[in-house]
Parts: sequence; C-alpha cells; structure tokens
Amino acid sequence: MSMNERPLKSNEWVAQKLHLKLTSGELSPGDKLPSVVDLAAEYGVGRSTIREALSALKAKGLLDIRQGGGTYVKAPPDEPAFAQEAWLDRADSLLQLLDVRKVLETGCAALAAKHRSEADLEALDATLNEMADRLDDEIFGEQADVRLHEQIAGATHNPMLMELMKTLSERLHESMRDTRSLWFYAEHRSASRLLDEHRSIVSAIRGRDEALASSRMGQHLAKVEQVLRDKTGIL
Amino acid sequence: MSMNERPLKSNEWVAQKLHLKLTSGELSPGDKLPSVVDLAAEYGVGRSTIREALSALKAKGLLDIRQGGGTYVKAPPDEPAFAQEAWLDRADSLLQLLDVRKVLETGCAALAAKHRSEADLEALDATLNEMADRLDDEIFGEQADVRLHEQIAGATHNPMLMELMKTLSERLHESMRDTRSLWFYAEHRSASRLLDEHRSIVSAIRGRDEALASSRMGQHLAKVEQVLRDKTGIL
DNA sequence: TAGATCAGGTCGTCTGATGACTTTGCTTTG
DNA sequence: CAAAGCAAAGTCATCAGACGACCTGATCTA
Repeated sequence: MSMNERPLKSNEWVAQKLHLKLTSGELSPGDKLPSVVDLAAEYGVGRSTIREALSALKAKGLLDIRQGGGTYVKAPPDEPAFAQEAWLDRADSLLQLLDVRKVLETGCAALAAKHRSEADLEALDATLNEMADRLDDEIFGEQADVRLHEQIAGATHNPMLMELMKTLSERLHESMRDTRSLWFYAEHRSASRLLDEHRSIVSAIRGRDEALASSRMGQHLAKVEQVLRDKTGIL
Repeated sequence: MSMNERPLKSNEWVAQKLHLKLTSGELSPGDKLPSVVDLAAEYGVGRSTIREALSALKAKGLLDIRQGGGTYVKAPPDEPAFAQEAWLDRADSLLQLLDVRKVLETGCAALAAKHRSEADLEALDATLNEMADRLDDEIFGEQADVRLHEQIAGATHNPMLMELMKTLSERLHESMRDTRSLWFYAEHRSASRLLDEHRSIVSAIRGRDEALASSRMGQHLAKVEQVLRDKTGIL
C-alpha cells in the first residue's frame, strides 16, 4: 500500500531515470527518444513534467530537442570522464586511494551484513566456490576477487556506495596496472589464504555481524596492502 | 555572415535573460526571484515556459527551487558547470544518504585518529570550546557542528575524503533543509549532550585510537539519526 | 507562554487547446 | 518514370485554468 514515499519531485525523478538511460548506454548518441506524449504515458506523469525533465537534460547538454522533429540524444560533451568524477582527481597518492578504499569497503561490509538478502548470500557463495575450484587460475582469481568485492557492495543495496566502489575500483586497478597484475595470485599459498579471508568476511555478513564484517574486511585490506608494500616498491 | 537569427524559443530566451541577471550580479546568491506567476507576467509568457527556463537553470546548479517557499539564487559552483558529482544522484532515499554518511564519517574518524597533526587537534579544540561557550545559540551551534565534522575530515589529510564529505554534507543539508533546521539545538540539554559526544570523539582522535574514534562516531551518528526519526516524520 | 489552527503565497502537476515546424507518403505533372 | 508539389500525421512549443502540496507567519486557544 505504501506505494509513494518519493522524496523526489516527479520531474527530477524522470530526469534521473532518463539520465541513467543515457549514461548506462541504454540510449546511445543519435537515438531518438519517444515523443513527449509517449514518455508521459510511460512514466505516468503529465506532459509538463516530461518537458521540465527534458529541459533540464537539454540544459546539461545531453539532449537535442527539435521542434516538430523529436528529441535526440546528443553526443556526450567530449570530456565527461574527466569532470564527472571530480573527487577522484583529488588523489595525491596511491596511499590515499587505498585509505579511501579501506573506508568504503569496511563500511560496505558492515552495511552488507545489515542489509544482505538471501540472494546476495547465494551470489557470494557462488563466487567463493568458483574461487575455490580454480585456485591456480591466476587471471580468473583476480576477476573473481573484483567480482566478490562488487557483490559485497551490491549487498548493501545502496546505489551510491555501489557507484562509489565501482569508480574507485576502476581507478585503483588503473593506478596499479603496471605493477599489480598477477603477482598476487602467483602462489597457491597466497590464493588459498585469500580465499580463507574472503570466506570469513562473507561468513560475518551471513551472520549479520556488522562489526565483525567490518573489522575482517579491514584486516583483509591491511594484509593486501602489506603484500603490496613488500612485493612491490610502489608504496 | 552568421545567419544565427533563428528565433529563440521563448523558454530559452527567458533562461538567457535570467542567466544574464545571475552572472551580471544583478541578482546575488541568496536573492529571491519573483514568483512564477510574476515572472510570467513580467516576460509576457505562460507559466509553463517560465518553469521550463527555471528547470534548466536549476539543472545547471544556478537556482534553488523550494516548493511553497520560492526560488532562490544559489551560490555559483566553484568548479563550473561540469563538476557534477554523478554518484550523488544515485540516492533513492534520505536513508541511503545517511548510510553513506555513516560509512564516510566513521572512516574519517578512524583515519583522523591515525593521521591527525597537533594543528588539527588545536583546531578541533577551538571549535569545541566555541560550542561550549555558546551552548544556547542554536544557529551558531549548527554551523559549529558542520565545521567540526569538516575539521575531522580535514584531519585525515586525504583530499578525496574531504571532497566526498563536503559534497555529501551539502546534499544532506539540502535534503533536510526543510525539516532539519533548529529542532536539534532547540534544547539546552540536547546541545549539551551533543557537545559531550563530540568531545569524546575528538578525545579518541587525540589518543590515536582508530577503533574507538570510529565507533564513537558511529554511535553519535546513530543517535542523531534516532532523533531525526523521532522528531520528524521524514524517515 | 506554548501549541494548534488558519489563511495567503508559491511551487508542482495535470489537462485540453492551439500554433508551429518536420517528416513522410501520396499525388500530380512533365 | 522521376521530380515537384502537397496534404496529413507526428511532434515540439506555449498558454491558461484548476488543484494539490508545502511553507510562512499571524491568530486563536488552552
């Protein structure tokens, strides 16, 4: 029954929805949007509301509205990547990047313990099992690692944290591209130990123990950082 | 020659006119614009046209439109139009916003405990003393509160965290602009209790006790959230 | 005095009507 | 047959009236 507890005004809501379709690639530059009337029907709002949303997106340079012709997706203003994530550019060093990661990941672990659903647990288990099955596959191991941390962020069911983690993770991997790669999974022993740590984190999330999940994640990241320190000169 | 004489659409024309008044200083940050009805009369167009123009300017971050309250000129964004923080728009609800805040602030508290300098401590103490001296000044109390949390973020010496906190904090206050205001400092008792909590957090930071600083910050925010829940219906 | 109530101002949205412009497909014409 | 002409449909642009939601400040009441 409690269907509408929307903190956002309808026009903002529509604008966000459309903005998502633009950035997520569901709509590509050059594509034509449905007519105002159709959009109004689709989102269950009036035409004025749609027009306000479109005007806002147009003001941001995302849309091209042609009278009588329709509404089209404009080519992104060239440098979206740079300006978009301004906060990331504040990083003076990899060390700071890792600190932010620690903050976000421990927080995610705690929130995941609080909000995780059964489906989240299943997904986490599946990833853990895959990791166990292919302990010696270095490339796969790293991908699964990334995926596991993504899933933990996903288990918070908080879109902002997921976005933040995703962006940070990309930047982190980019920063370490040269040095990181596979050293981490080079030994069976390391991979095995990592798996144990991951399991214990997931276990805490399963048990809904926020503090434990957070601290285990913290310790895990500290160890990763330590290895990074020992095996490479980048810190 | 440039045949750029295509007649501007009314809404664009109005948006340009208003934009000029903003950038030319004829309207300064904080100023209140005429009502939609008045603007419509002034420019000889319909209300929808005015609203589309306002929506566009709002999308560019130039205006603050408050339902029932009027339209106000926003402080010009430091980083011009393009420094939009995409991650913030992912928020579906105030609850999620508060969760992110908890993650960031507890993390900041821990990192502040690790990295704080003597100068940071002095600044924190100064703010605490001011809060103590003016326990009954509600407006000042709130400003000092914001400042204290900013200083804690600053004590991490991590520009990314400072940026994230600043952006989040602005958004949070905007979201709660309506309901928050001064209820929190309305009673001497509340202000006094808050001061104690803040002192204990700073104390943990001084002692370089990361875990303690983090948990105290967490408890502090939980209490704030509880008050928010009790005193207002917005959660 | 503190809280409840009320009224006026203002934003938020829907809707029907009308005009302007673009696209498209069909028809006319050389 | 092909090109020009034309009419209809599709779509954006704008207006005006009506209502609801929300904020503020003044008034009333316990």
